[in-house]
Amino acid sequence: MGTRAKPPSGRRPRGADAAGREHLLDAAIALFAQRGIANTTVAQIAAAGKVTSAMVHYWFETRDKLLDAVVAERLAPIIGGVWDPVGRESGALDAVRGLLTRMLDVTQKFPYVPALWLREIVQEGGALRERVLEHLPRERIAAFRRTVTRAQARRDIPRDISPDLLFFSILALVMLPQATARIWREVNPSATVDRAHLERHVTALVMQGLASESAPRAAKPRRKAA
Amino acid sequence: MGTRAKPPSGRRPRGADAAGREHLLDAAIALFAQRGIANTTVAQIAAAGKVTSAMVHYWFETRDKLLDAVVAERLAPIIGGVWDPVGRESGALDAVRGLLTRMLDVTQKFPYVPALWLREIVQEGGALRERVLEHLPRERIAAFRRTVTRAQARRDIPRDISPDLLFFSILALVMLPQATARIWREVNPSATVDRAHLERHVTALVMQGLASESAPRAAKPRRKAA
Amino acid sequence: MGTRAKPPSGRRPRGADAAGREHLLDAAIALFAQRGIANTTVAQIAAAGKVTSAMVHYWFETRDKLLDAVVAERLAPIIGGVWDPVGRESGALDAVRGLLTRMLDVTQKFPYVPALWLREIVQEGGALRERVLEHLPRERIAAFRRTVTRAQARRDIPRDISPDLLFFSILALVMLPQATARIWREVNPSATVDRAHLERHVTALVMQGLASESAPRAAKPRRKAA
Amino acid sequence: MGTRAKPPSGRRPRGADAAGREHLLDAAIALFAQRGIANTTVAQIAAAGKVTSAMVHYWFETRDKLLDAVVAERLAPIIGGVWDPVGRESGALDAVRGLLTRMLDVTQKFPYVPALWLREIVQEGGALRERVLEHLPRERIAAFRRTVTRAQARRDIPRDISPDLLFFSILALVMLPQATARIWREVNPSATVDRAHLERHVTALVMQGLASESAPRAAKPRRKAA
DNA sequence: TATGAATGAGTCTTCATTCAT
DNA sequence: CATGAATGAAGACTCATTCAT
Repeated sequence: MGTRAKPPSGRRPRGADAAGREHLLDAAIALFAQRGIANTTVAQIAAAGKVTSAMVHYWFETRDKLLDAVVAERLAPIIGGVWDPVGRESGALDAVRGLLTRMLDVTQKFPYVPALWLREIVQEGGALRERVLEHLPRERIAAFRRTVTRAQARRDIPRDISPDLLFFSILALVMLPQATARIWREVNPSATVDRAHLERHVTALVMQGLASESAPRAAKPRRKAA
Repeated sequence: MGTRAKPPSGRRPRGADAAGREHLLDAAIALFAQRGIANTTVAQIAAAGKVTSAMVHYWFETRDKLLDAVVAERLAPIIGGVWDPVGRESGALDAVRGLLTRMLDVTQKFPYVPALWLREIVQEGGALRERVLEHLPRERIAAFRRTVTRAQARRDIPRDISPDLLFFSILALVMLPQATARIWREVNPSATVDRAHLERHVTALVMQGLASESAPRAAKPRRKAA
Repeated sequence: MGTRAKPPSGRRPRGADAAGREHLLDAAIALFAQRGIANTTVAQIAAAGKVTSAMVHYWFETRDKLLDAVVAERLAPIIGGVWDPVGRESGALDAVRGLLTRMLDVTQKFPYVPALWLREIVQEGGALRERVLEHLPRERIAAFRRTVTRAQARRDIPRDISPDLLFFSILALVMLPQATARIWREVNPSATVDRAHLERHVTALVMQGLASESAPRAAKPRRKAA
Repeated sequence: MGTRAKPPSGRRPRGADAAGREHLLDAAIALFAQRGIANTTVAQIAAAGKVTSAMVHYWFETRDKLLDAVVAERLAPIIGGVWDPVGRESGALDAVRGLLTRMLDVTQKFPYVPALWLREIVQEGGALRERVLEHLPRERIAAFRRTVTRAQARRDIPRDISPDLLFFSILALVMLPQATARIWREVNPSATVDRAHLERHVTALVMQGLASESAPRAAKPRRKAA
């Protein structure tokens, strides 16, 4: 039932009767991805969830705590899903390919992720930034960086590639086209950003881009010669 | 008062000799890039420009027309600078490298560009989107696409690369790390996103990524073999 | 926030059972009649209704839609009440006398009518003008004009009387003294503009004024006899 | 030149060089009559006079003092012109006819008078009300009332006519149709409110309306013969 | 005289939040 | 759980007014 105590304590109901809560969370996330958080009012969320805005406050107490819930209950698990396996992948290229695949999986399963990521997490002043930072698996990220660095030392990966930037580059290549599909189509109506197309393109660019120069036949020498 | 109609003619201040105007425009753009447009009040812009919010309305009449001015007077020239030379570059790789360089130049010279681009142009519902779309050199963009497609036909570029996505990938690789430098540093304090570092990384990734498999020594075969 | 779009659907409160709404409408009309619409702020209306100005927007959404409501829910019925019987009155003098009586009735029952009429409907730029014009029973008005014209043809009414102006003259004689009672009293403190006094004066002026010069026995004697 | 002293003293310039002042006064009055005082901004007046709003303040110091000037320099003389001769007219009917004629003269010569009178003087809360009250020739008005009362005692005028209301009735019949000509035409496009038409109608209504029941033969025929 | 730049106060409007029912 | 009514705190925009030049 949820005790109806005054604000600061837990008036939030728990348990299985909280179906409306999940529903509202979905509605909120969809709107946040679509219109941006600052641009979405509680009333809009309520309307999208077919309730009154008073109900949104009943379930989440505060617009701010609703954002907490979005991160804790939706984004954190997704982030975990992407990074958790990183420790178990040995080779750098395998790790890269794994991240790539899982990111594409995630964005396919939760289409709101790219927009939300771009809008509210990654950018300065993004409304979810602080909240998400706490959930980032910094150790896993550092591990990935170390893996890349080691591969570079072995000349498996070109030395101009920055281990610091690599993950972000992958993120950018996967997320940005999806977060911006609409404008994309407006500029070039024939373009499609379906998963297959995107995966093929990004994989080609990244995996080829990481192909070592020292490996028997590398592209770099040609570029140098030019 | 309320139903008061607008003054018939315009009390709008004249041309470009107005110093305060430019000053306010700068202040506004900086805030827009930092906090997002929806999240920036006229009063904040005014404060940043050391005037009252009434002055912002004096110079720009409307928050909306201020956005017009941002696009027309700041962004449009920048976009032109990036795309204008595209017609004169013959080879696909030259065109790519040219775009890359000019984008890096622009973001170095106008540090607000990456954040603004990401936040307000490229995303759905971005406040400058419609306005910027009118200034996009669609013909140049299409020409670039055709150049890539031709290069692909000649096997100068791997066929998995999508000519539709390529420009956006470059944009993503250049812009996103810069737009998100802060979070970047928070996750990995040792990382730097200075121009040299970024240029080296992105150039390596892209130019190597575009190195043809058919070209005498291509990485692809090796990767396929692996 | 600023560029925030309106909530997609309506949070507008439902039907006519709303008590506060009627209350506010009364408060608004009283102020409009007293101070003029352009000179009445939403906050003043709210204060008169013992609520905050946010509540005025809750009930009416917009200052403008509040004006719509004033016309649709208050003035339109009154106008109907004055004009509806016109079709059923045969003689011109009967019609005139009927209008006169009903106007006096209406202004007695709704004391705000004269001021509102004068201020906001009849004058150029009056805030309710356009809105009220749509509710005017033009056909009834034209019918009245035709009735007068026919009576003139029969010499029942002096030919110098303008059928076009007659209704407006009646309106002026009834409304203006009531709309301006206060200044009236200031100039001549002994003057009263109570209904009996006004009715006697206006009836005398108009009915005698319309008494035909050609008609052997003017209406006056008859009225005297009564 | 006009000394440029601080506000409360006389910074207002005088003399023949003050051409712009008169010009502005005209522009202001025209706007006031057209749009209402509360609805007219200083900037609009300035624009209508082809100057900046700072100039309006230069000439009039304050919006409020501009209203003072409108009354003192434009309306007061007009009021005088209408009432001054009243003392010299002996008979009540002569006095009525005189007022009627002079009012029509005045409204013809200064077309802004009817609207301004209705809007800003006669109505409660009218912006010029207090100011004009000070200029009203109360003694003349009282004298007119006494004349009518005496005529009534002599049975020259019907006893149902109210001496208190008569002047206001005349005012209403002359002013209101002219102040509201526009709406008038909208309701009945064939109606004209030119002076001849109006004068004929109002004179007929009033002079016939005042024709005594006791007087064997109404005034009308006599007037026609004259 | 004349004006461009500047401002403080006020107006409409929106919104998160509360609360009695 | 659920809602209608209510509010205080902003936010965009307007306007009379001032002042240095």
